[in-house]
Amino acid sequence: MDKNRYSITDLAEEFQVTSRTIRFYEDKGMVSPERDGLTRIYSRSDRARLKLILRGRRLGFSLQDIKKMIDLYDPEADSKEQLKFTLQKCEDQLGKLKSQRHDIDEAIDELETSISDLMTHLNDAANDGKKLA
DNA sequence: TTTCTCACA
DNA sequence: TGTGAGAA
Repeated sequence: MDKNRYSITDLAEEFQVTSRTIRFYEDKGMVSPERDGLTRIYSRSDRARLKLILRGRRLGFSLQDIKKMIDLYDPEADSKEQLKFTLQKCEDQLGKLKSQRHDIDEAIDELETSISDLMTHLNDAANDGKKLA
């Protein structure tokens, strides 16, 4: 326990993603594990980065944006600028999600109205049938 | 088991 | 933003 070395399958299992996905993120330059020959060896900080990537993904950020945000972890990064960038992206994303929620609420209202109207018409049609019989 | 690469949605 | 398959 308390090891600083993780295999790709360790992390894949822990975070419920496929090893393909982890290599995909590496391809995008979002994680850069050590190598033992060809085999990837992930450290605690690689693991932390992966965790941040996945959190960003849950929040709906693009991989490109996530990459810029977590480059906070790089030494010598201009952390004030990075924090500003992250803050701005969070505000943008919050706005997008709220806007989407608004659209969804409107769609739900319309559907409920439609369903209610349709049921009324169905009942009317049924009653007309009884009168004519 | 893990890797790489190419194709594909 | 990922996945599948083939080959090593």
